[in-house]
Amino acid sequence: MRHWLCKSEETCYSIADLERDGRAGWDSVRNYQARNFMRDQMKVGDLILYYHSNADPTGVAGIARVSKTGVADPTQFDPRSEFHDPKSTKDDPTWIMVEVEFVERFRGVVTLASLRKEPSLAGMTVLAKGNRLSVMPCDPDHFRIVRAMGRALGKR
DNA sequence: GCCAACGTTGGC
DNA sequence: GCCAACGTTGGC
Repeated sequence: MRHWLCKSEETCYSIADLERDGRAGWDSVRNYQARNFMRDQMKVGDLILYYHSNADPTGVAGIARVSKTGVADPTQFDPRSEFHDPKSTKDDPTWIMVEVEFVERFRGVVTLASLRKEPSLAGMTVLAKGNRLSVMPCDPDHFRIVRAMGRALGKR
């Protein structure tokens, strides 16, 4: 089983939204590297650190799990969507996503600052300078450390 | 709002 | 294939 870190803008779709909905398509990703991770490497059951970007504070807010793979992102076919891709066809869709399900929500947020302060997380992909990927692999040890930090904040 | 860093586009 | 210009991400 692989581990991942996925970013979502908190105001766009937060861990609280996922908790409410139970599951959601990880749609609107328009970066080939992120798409390739979802399309080629994610498996049902993989665990995801749910990261809030553009948030106050920014950081890991909970855990999700891959519940379905190989789903065509519906926004690519919607002419009214800002993520509409007129070059993509239903027979051969460009943007393949996964569906994720809610696992747990931390009482607070494991902030980016606290991730940077933790020596055992040195080398974590999300901390790399200039990293703008919204979907990236996460070392299993790093995953467990961050989850423990989150749970130490108390559980809802 | 600023800006660093990176991805994409398109001219050549 | 190179690279400049532009757009986007995302922290601050």
